[in-house]
Amino acid sequence: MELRHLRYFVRVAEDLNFTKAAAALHVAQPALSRQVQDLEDEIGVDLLLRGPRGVSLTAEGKLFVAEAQLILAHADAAVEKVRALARGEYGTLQIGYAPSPTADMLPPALAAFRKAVPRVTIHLHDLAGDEISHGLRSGYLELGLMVRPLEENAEGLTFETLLRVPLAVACAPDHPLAKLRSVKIQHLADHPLVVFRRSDYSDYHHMLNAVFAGHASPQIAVECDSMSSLITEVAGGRGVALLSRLAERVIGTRLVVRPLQDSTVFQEVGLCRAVKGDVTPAGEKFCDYLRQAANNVKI
Amino acid sequence: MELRHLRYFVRVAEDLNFTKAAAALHVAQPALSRQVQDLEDEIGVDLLLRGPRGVSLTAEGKLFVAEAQLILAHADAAVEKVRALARGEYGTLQIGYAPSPTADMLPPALAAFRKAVPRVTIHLHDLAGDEISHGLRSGYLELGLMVRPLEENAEGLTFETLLRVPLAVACAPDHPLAKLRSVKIQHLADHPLVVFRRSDYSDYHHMLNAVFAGHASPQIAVECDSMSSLITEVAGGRGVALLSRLAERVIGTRLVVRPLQDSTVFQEVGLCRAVKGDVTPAGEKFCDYLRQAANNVKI
DNA sequence: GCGTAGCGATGCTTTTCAGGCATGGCTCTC
DNA sequence: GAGAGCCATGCCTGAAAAGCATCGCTACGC
Repeated sequence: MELRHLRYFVRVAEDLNFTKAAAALHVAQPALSRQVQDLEDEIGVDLLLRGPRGVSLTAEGKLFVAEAQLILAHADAAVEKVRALARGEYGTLQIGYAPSPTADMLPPALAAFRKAVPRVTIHLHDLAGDEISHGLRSGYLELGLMVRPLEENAEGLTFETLLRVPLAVACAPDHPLAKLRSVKIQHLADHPLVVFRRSDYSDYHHMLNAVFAGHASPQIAVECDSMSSLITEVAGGRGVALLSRLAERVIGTRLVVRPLQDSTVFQEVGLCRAVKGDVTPAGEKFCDYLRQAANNVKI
Repeated sequence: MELRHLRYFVRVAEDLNFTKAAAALHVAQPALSRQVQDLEDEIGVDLLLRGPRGVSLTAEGKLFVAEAQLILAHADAAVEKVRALARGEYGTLQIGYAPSPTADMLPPALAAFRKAVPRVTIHLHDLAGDEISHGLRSGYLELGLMVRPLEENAEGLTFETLLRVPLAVACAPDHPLAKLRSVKIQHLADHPLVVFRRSDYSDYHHMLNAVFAGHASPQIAVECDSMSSLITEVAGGRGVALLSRLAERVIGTRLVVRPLQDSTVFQEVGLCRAVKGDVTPAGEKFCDYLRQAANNVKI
């Protein structure tokens, strides 16, 4: 049995007339007759009752038309799905992202992308930088939207910078630094720091080292495993935090954020992907939307 | 695209090796190669990545294998369903029945049938005799299990007797007739009768006329539209009822049932079907089970 | 009541294409 | 560098799908 048999039979069942069906199918009537006969022979069941004024369906025929139509529709849909997948208009994207540095570009990119290609489902995974690197390498994630990973963690990965964000300092509203318009690195050295945990955020510590190069080492008060813990600690007066200036958007009103005045260190936020491990067309398309959104972010 | 393409591609995708797949499919490897290429050309998407040590699936290929497997399974299932329908092992039976006269044979027949062919769904419709006749003629019902319809109502129908049931009289326990072991027609003429409604149960009235032929006309106290109303009226002392002796089984303890002594009239219970209007194999099979069950009914 | 139109089946021929065989090219392994 | 494993290509063959002409049947119309 081939799909041809189903196509032919369905058309005959719809027209209840071999001659008309043959014309519609662009085949000669005898060819159609024989194909339908072959189908009935193969199934071993009469599907049609031939009369001199056309044909009618047997009970088995009625059942089989319905099934055949479903099968044909399913086959068409399957082909369409695969083509849509190849065009980047269908499928599922597994994306790891760092919420804070991407808070300004991700929502508009997502909104525009979902509107343009609604049949692509995006699964966002809120992960620490090192977890994203690992997910990309293992193939579980297709794209990472994150702070540039360290050289030693970037084995097998490529990174494309979307934003270079200057740094800032966050402190509690009643903290002495809150009175300044901007903060110098020198000031920071005088206060305990609340930082991210080294084991999950090695790039953050790398940035920290770069900032304090040539100055006194920072005093680390506590290591946090998430932005919310960090905010809580800083708001509680445990110390101040060194963050990207974009973090201001996700902090809310509990902390005060002041630009870091004299650092040439930037936080690079961008797209990370595995060197091996295909990025699907849908993934590439999403990258376009992210680049677009990054261009519109005002720092 | 034909099912052959799907069968071939699925096998290659499972083996990830053209040579092995070709052997399993009993075709030469070049033939298989070309069919899969044709499939990819038609869809316009690469499904396989050819390497020198075998092949691997692209993302599109992975999606398409899954779809193709579903389509192939669906096609197999469709053929199997149609064959099962032709064997009487699949489908739906619309059956009209008169509950009281069939109460002894229908449940065992149903039980045995459902056990033997679980994929056939039986829809039972509790209807008056004339409604069953109409349903059979209109094609809505496939079989009727009922009292033999009158000649004038049996146009286009055939009837096969399964049971010939003698008649009986039902009355309230405190009714004078309840004291007798059996009732004569003569006695009945002295008491008002509770009967079924003429417009829906014309065969019942025909039977009534036959019983009273040569005797005084019956006094009809009230016409009921269902067995339960009839029981209620008789139990309430409105009159006595002429019923088949099998009705005793469905009456319960609210009425007393006495055989009708001197009547040669029987109630014929059996199978009714439309002269035109196919009875499906499943329907025929169910008829066999009913005949079997009727043989086991003790009157 | 017979001719005719409509419809599907059948016999035969043509054409298409799936399948087979031989072989070539590539790459990884030993 | 030889060989094995794997897939692609070229060419040929055969099966079967398609086309053409025709037949047989039935219902309908004049």
